[in-house]
Amino acid sequence: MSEPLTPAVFHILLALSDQEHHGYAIIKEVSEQTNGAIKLGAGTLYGTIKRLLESEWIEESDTRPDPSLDDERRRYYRITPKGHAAATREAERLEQLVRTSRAKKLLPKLGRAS
Amino acid sequence: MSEPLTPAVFHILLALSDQEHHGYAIIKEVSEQTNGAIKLGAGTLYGTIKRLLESEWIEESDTRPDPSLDDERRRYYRITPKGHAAATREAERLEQLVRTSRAKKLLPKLGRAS
DNA sequence: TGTACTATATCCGTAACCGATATATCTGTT
DNA sequence: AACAGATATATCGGTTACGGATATAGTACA
Repeated sequence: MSEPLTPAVFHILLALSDQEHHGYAIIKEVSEQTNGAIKLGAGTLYGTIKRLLESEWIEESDTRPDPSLDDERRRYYRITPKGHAAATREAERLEQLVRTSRAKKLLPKLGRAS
Repeated sequence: MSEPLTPAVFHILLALSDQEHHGYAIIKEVSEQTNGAIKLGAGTLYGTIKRLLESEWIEESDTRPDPSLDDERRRYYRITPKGHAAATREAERLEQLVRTSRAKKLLPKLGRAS
């Protein structure tokens, strides 16, 4: 797992950064978060999850939600401090890129807090 | 050439967005622009340039700089309107990602114009 | 003359992507 | 109860992208 992160890796970490999710929910969350622009394929998702587990950026979670809402097939994942740190570094890198894009006038100067 | 863009593609377009450059200069510009974090390999650079030419996002430029500063081996490239549009779309996508990162507290709220 | 750097180009092993496929469970409908 | 369709995980395989290694040669300077 090297940096810069691939879009798939970053989107998964971003989805997990504030709550636990199972795999399939990540696909939907990423799709919503990007207005349908990014659609993770199943191969990308489960392959990436496997690599993220190996590098200990995420871990499987034992806690199950309300059993009445549960589905036993689901496997829930949680981001680790290591993964959170990597996501933060990547977010900072993107922020720097956006700043450069503004300097080069690919993006307009920002007004009040966007 | 599909979207989202690979980091290599975006960095090259970004480097060319406000001035013409020859290949080797792009490697150095990207390295400086990212404080040495991104070092494009030669294979990545020239392979990506070839694809960018094919999709007409960049084109080779005939104009040569001051001959006293020139090096005849150099091949200069210029971004096309099509390439500029693609870079803008990508910059907007990154901006949206940064916004999401802020909402999820991976990045701090921004103060006055950063 | 030598040598370190600049510059382009290709090769090739590795990694990542992602659609297709397989399998199975869950949910809602008739 | 039966069925359909959505949900969920997992693997396979073709394709693309990455990037270090290598090759070749011009440039700058002592």
